[in-house]
Parts: sequence; structure tokens; C-alpha cells
Amino acid sequence: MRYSQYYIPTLREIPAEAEIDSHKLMLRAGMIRKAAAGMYSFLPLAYRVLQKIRRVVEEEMDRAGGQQVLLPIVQPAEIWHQTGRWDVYGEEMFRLQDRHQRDFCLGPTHEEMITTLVKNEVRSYRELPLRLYQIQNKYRDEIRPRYGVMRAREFIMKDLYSFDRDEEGLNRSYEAMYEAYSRIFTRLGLKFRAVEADSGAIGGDVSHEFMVLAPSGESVILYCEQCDYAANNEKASAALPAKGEEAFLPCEEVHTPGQATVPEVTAYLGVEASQLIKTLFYQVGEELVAVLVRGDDELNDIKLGNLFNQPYRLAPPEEVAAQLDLPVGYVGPVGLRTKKVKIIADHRIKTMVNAVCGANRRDYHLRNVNLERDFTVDTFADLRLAKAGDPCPHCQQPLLETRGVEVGHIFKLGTKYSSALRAYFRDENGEEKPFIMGCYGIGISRIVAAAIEQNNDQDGIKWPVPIAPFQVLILPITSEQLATAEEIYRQLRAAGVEVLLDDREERAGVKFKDADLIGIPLRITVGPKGLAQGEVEVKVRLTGEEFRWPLADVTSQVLAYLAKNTPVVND
RNA sequence: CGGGGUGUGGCGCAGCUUGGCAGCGCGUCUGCUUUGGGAGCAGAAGGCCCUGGGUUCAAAUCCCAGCACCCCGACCA
Repeated sequence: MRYSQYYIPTLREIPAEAEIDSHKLMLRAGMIRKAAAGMYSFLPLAYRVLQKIRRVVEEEMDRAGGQQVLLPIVQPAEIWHQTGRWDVYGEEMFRLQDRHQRDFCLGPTHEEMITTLVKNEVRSYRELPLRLYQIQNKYRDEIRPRYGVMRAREFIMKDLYSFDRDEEGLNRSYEAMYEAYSRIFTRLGLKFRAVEADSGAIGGDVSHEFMVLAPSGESVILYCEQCDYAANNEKASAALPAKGEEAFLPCEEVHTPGQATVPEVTAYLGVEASQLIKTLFYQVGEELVAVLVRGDDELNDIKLGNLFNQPYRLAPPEEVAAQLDLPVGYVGPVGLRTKKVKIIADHRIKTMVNAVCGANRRDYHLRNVNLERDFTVDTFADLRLAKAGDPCPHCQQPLLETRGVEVGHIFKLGTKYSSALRAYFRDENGEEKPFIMGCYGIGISRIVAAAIEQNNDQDGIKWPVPIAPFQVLILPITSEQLATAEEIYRQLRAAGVEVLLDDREERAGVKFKDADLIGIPLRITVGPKGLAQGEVEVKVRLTGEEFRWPLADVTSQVLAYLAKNTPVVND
């Protein structure tokens, strides 16, 4: 491709709206333009990247037994009513009506659509397993779209749905997808990690997210170097520390005037935050529930939500005072029974000896409080937010922390949608059974942004070879070298290399700046200095390495570099 | 939805306090000179100052209402 005939509207200045690197660079490199909040046009350079990602995804989906289909983006409300999600999905769904005032939505996801399709077509276990996927735009009216295409309201997604006859089949489908995803991100040349994830409202017991690692990522990942354990911080758990060995001391009340918060109490009494029991009250449905966590722990809202399994919120102090006559800041589990409040505690409470907690009396705390002797708990659960340094739940090694961008998520759905939509098949005994389903998503457009987050510097993007819009950029310093550059261009193209020839009548500086910005992996500079010795100057964008190659070797050297830097996954 | 901020040529911004010809830098176009990391000179084009209403002889500027966009939070397969 000739630069002069290709539309790459680079910007010198950073548009004010962009916050993170990938967003700034996609705008500056002329890849995207905004149409509305969370709605973007993809320009030629970005489209090439999308196509490359798409091709790898398609190859791996096909290899894993997937068959590509294309379902309607506009979906009738009826099927959403059947699963109850027309109401559940709420404001996040783009809705519209046709001329007959019939309700439709723009598909945020396609469980309803695909399940309806399969229900009407597949009758027998003999037709299973079935793995159908598509790549198309998805629509979610996010409350707050942000970071360019990272969290857009219209985005490109690959979604595959698996239909199996039993759990065993589902497990095979799930494993096939897990492997396919690992192959995809490896082949795309991205540093990634698969982590255990919370399956959230979509249900199911097992779920993994695929994270592209980047310090600016929105998700926090905890992982163990010793074993394979890795989870996002919504899901991560830690091994329990050993219970303290000390002898129980007699419980005593101490005066702590005006000391209501954890830092205040620890400072006033000269104890560690880990010796404190925090008591929080949540309004769950109609009742107030007491939740106990160690003073140095943070409550994990996702885990708490999964436990309650209904709407809940932190009860404001006034309500606690009004309903239970308790002074927030001086509340503790001892004697709480008399209030008929359900007490839920994080597992770590079990390991505490001679703890400190509120005395349920203003300006007083209790010392040397011990489980069983002084108070009891209704339910123990893992409720704390795991953090770096915690012991790994599998091997006790300290967990490490990193950040990532979620680019893929796989779920075991079970029969949630097939049951709701009455999608059944006949098994070998002639019995009607609901399909056992799984769903598996990849954010195609998000991968572009994630790849840039992972690979950029002050000067611009540094594309990994597999997803670069072009593999090689040829940069003649002046028009004097254009003929030589054209010749190299011709040879490389003949060898099947994707080349961008910067044939613009611009000064060298401008071309260098744009080259760095758009980040083509190999830059071949054709200038008088090199040509005097029959050589071109080569710079590797990713590493900054520089070489001199004799003119005659350019094609073979380029092919060797590309081969070496295109990850291959063996069958 | 709560809080904060911003809307002025394609991009980045000044002007608004104290009403009086709409400006600067970059980019774009033309010409000349230049040509190894965003060149110089000369000239030119390009504006519903977010929208609507109000105050005023006069509004980018003051007042009212609305809209859009960005950030923080809540929310979110």
C-alpha cells in the first residue's frame, strides 16, 4: 500500500477527550473517530487490525469445532420476555419499536436468539454437540462508556454458544474453548493470563476470564508463581492463616471515648488492625444482617452479593441506631444475639484469638474477645477481598498482583436458557432434556485497545507482528531514494509481505514521527547514507534494535524476522 | 442517577471577570526556498462562538432553560 493513497489521518496533538494511552494513540494514529459517546468509526488502519484478529479467532473457533453463523442484531422482545431478561437487563438494553409498535432490542448478547434457533432445529442427541459462533456488533447502553473502544456501547464481539447433551459434554466444550482462547491470544502475540472469575448474574459454577496484561488494565489479578492459581480480585480467595496459639484471656470492657474507626481504635489501644473485628450492617431484603471481617480486611461486594443472592446495601448508621439501638463505631458480635440479628462472618474470624471489637455501648470496646466463648456466628463464608501477599489457596505461597484488560470470558451456563425457552432434545432413551449450554465471548474491538495498552511508548504504538496493520514500513528519506524504495516495495510484496510505502512528499522528520506513531513492526529507511554502502537501515519498533541490511538481503531478512516473531501454536 | 468539569474554524487553546470588528498555535490550500526526527518565508481558505429563550442600542461574554461530551462515584456476562 502506498501511504499517499491510504487514509491515515494522524494528529499531532492529543484530543482533549482521551484519558488512557490506547485511546489517545488510536485517535492520534488515525485509527478511530468518535460518532457519539461509546460509538466509534474504525478507519482503514484499525480495520486491518480488526481483520487480522478476526482471522485468527475464526481459525481457532473452527479448529475447536465451531461453526460460524450470523444472527440478527435486531431481536424481538418476545424471546427476551421468555427468559425474563427484557426486564432484568434494564436500561443497558437499546430498545426500539417497528412501525407496528412491536418491541425490539439491539442484541447485547445472543443467548435468547441462538437458543431459540437451536430449539426449533435440533431434535436429537445425535446432532450434539453443536458449537455455533458469530462475529458481529453488540449493543450495550453502558451507564458510563469510557476509554474509547475499551468500553464502548457498540463493539465487535465473537460469541460462541455450545450445546451438549450432558455435563460431560459441556466440560469438553468448555475445555475446547479454554484451549482455543489460549491459542488465540498466544497467536496474537499478546501477554495474557487466564484467571478464575466470578460467574455473576449469568449463573453457572465455573468461569474464566482471559486478561491481556497491562498496568493500566481495569481488572486486578492475583496469581501464584508456584502453582497455576490465578483469579481476578472479585473471585480470588486465600488460604486461612493458622489460628493463634495464645491462651484465651478474660474478656474485658475498655473505655475508648470518641474512637470509632479502625485506625482510631488501633492507635488508641495499641493493637494491630488484624486484631480487630469489624462489624458491618447490611440491609438485605427486609432484615438487617451483621457481617464480621477482620480489621485489616476489606469486604468483597461480589462475594457478599453471591451469598445474599438478593438486593442488599450497607445500612446507614441512622438505620442501625433506629432499628437495633446500636451505636455504629462501637458495635461488636458479643451479645448481638439478643437483638435477633443474623451474624455472618468471614472465615478469618475463626482464626482470631483475644480480638478487639465494639462493646455495643457508645465509647466502649471489648478486649480479648474469643469465638464460641464470647460470641457465635450463624454462617461462615469467604467474604474478604484477597490481596497481594496473601497465601495462595492451593500452595500457600504469597500471591502476586498484576493488572489486566478482560478480553475474553467463558461460562458454563447449564440449562438456564434452554429451560426458560423450553429448548429440548431427545436423548437415547427418548426422553426430553434441556440442552446443556455454555457461552464464550471475545471482545474483538477491545483487543485492539488492549494490545495498544500493552505495547506503546511515548512515541506511539508498537504493534506485535501478528496484529500489525502492516508488517513493514518503507521510508525513503527524499524523493531521490523513491525509485530504490519502490523496488524494495515490489520485491517484498511479491514475497507476500504486507508493506506500507511512505511515498508522501513530506520531510523525513514527519515520516519518522508518523512511523513511530502508527507503530509498524519493521521500518526500513532508504537514505543516502545507507545506499552509499548499498544498504538500508532497519529499525525494530518493538525493541528499538537497529540493523543495516545489504539491499540484496532485504526480502530474506524481512521474511526471517516475520517468521521468528509470529507465534506458532502446535497442533 | 449523584458530584465535578468542558462546549469558540479539522486538532489544541485564549478571549468571558469588566458586553463594543472573533483571535493564537498546529493542521489545510497556493507559491518560492528547503530536505536524515513534526522546516522557513509570503499569501489564502475555513466560524450557527453547542441549542433555544431573555436582558441590552449592542451578547462568545450577563441571566434562564435545555443538549452534548469528559472525569469521579454508584452501576455493569
